[in-house]
Amino acid sequence: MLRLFNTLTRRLEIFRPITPGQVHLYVCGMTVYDRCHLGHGRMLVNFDVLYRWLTMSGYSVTYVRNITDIDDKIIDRAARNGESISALTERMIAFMHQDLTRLQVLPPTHEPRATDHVPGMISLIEQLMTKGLAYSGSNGDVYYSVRDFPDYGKLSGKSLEDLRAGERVARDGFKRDPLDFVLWKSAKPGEPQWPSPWGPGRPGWHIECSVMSECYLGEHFDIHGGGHDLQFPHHENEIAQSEGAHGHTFVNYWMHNGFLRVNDEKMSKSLGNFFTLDDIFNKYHPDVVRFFLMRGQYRSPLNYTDAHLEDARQGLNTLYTALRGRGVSDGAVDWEGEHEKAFRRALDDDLNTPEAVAELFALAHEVHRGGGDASATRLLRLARILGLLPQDPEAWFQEGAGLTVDTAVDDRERIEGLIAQRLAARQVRDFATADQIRQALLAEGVVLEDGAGGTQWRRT
RNA sequence: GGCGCGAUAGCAAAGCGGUUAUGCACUGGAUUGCAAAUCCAUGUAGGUCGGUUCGACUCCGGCUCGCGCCUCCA
Repeated sequence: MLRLFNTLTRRLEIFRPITPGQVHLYVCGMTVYDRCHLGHGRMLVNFDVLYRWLTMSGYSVTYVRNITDIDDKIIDRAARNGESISALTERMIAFMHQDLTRLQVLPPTHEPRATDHVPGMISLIEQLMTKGLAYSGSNGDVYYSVRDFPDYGKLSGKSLEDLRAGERVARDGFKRDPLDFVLWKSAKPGEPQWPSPWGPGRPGWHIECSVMSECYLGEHFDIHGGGHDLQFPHHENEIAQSEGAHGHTFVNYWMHNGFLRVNDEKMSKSLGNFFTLDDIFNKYHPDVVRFFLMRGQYRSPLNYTDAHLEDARQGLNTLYTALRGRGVSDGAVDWEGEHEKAFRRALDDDLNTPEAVAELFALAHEVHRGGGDASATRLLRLARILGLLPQDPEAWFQEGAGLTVDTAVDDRERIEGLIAQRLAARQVRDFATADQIRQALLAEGVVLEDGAGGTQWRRT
């Protein structure tokens, strides 16, 4: 029985879908003005684990992860780059898909783009106008009137008074309340624009998620997720829009993943600690990054350092080692097994991936203690539920063991040539020469392993 | 200022009111021509002060420290 922490109630709750056997899941995806960074990666991997686990648990899941391809930052960036908005967004979307593929993140059922849903947004804003929850300012922008939505603040646990006390909200002369937010922005010269009842313009930030979720999942659905920072104002505003317009509950379970930190500091461009996934993949294999992300519970802050990634790499190598030379097959999990039960219990407990991973290590241990191929197969099948251990183990170790290295073809031939030389030396018991070759290869990160079936090699 | 979260062994990170988490690193032994991998053995951790309890890392409260949101942000 799956339990999830619901941000709305701040409690662990038993998950009960609206329609038995079906889950409607929406996650706020990327605003595509730049490459994905590790924080995005964390969010995308976390909800990928949720998607996989729901599916594995027997639910038919409709997973929608949107792309926001129109907003201030996109317009600014395109202008600064001297390129069109669509050129920028198409490029970033292609990069994103590449990053996601490398991270073993499955594609969602639907990946709608905001610019394909502008008419729906206009329609929703009209409904809000009709209900007296929206108004147009004298500047042509349309605003949401937060004071007219009594539940405003229920997700973030804030009252309007608390929010006003922060005094961090810029006042402008067009809003009735400084906390009102923009639903529709009137067009400025040179900006993309769509016709609307309020004149040409473009949507505000939050409206696209209310509209796209409704389009694919309905007015009321099961789970809505995103990064912790989206709790307020983005998700709060989505609730105001959707529940304000429809007059009933929008989402049953809200899930938010914790932030990623870098060297114990918030990741930010000004601190210069901003890593794109691509940067990291130049050093570590994406599987290592995915494994690293799953060693922490998704709601906790996670600190990135090179040392932590190196730890993760070594741990992952332990798992891959257990698969080396084993006859394994992918396939259905036998959930009667002790480790399988513990694994399920862990994930059912608000996606406790660290505990699930511990079961992977337990099985790896079992492989070496007589469990052999059977235990290795069990390990592989559980790992693959999490999107782990997708590679052939021998290839994994020869291609860098989690480090990104140049693997030129002649490099392999050279290594195997040296191994042959060493074998010849060993056969005449010239161990001095044999050890010299071993040391020389070790110095460049290649370990030789003498076994019953001959000498194998791997990178460290 | 408002709201919220956290503090676990060298590092990372879980569960749990009384029994070994787990991983990485380290140490000793086995194994090996030497190694690697693996196996065996080895860690009296739970910020601090108090309370509840037969018993608390685990529940409650104070304190200290760290962090997040309140503005664009996954």
